[in-house]
Amino acid sequence: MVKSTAGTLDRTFAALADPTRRTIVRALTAGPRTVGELAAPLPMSLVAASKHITVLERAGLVSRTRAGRTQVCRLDGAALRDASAWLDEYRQWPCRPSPRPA
Amino acid sequence: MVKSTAGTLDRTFAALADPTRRTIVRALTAGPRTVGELAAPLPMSLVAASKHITVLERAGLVSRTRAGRTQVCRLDGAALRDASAWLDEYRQWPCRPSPRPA
DNA sequence: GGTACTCTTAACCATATGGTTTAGTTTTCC
DNA sequence: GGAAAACTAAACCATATGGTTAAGAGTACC
Repeated sequence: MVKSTAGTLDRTFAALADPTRRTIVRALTAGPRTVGELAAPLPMSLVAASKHITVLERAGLVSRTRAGRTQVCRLDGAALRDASAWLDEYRQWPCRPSPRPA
Repeated sequence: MVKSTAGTLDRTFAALADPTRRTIVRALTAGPRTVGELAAPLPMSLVAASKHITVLERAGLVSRTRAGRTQVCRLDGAALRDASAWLDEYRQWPCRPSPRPA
């Protein structure tokens, strides 16, 4: 089960490694947004924002669907939970901070 | 508090985006290991493995200390917990899977 | 002191990333 | 049908990433 998400974890963590993309993810927790709405507050061109969304989409974090002449983005929590599950194995970790401290 | 870890989150997620580095992190949960021990099972040169460890170190995930002529690596759970905490805000997210499903 | 061991640094290469501007595509509206 | 809106695609550029080999530095051992 962990194995099946190996390549996906690569893309998920890589997607989350950029602050712009984390901002987009956070914005989408408030509900679906168009590409333009997501791009507006970002300090870059619409083209750059669209490419960030593509990265999030390929990581399975976001899905895009047409709505008239706009493109609506929605957050998909599954990949986020996979990444969270991987990290969870380390949350309770440093029960043994260091074998021999000095 | 989240702000202070912004640049750190970049490096943490970027570090975890590589399967080799996740393998190293996992190996270190069993206890401290030398660079050579970590590199041995990896399908790459020692130099490449060392560079991966440097990435983990700059992300604050791993610390390195000399022990004779070897270099011992230890896992540091703090950065992992920061990343986990960020993701945690999204674990309980899709309470609202989609405003209008169709 | 010299040799071998462990690891890092330096130089290099191919590909990916993150941004740009320009051009095209699709849909809406008059 | 023509113009504007909302994007996407293409081409380009600078820098980062992930690997290599070759060389250097620090430590241990005889």
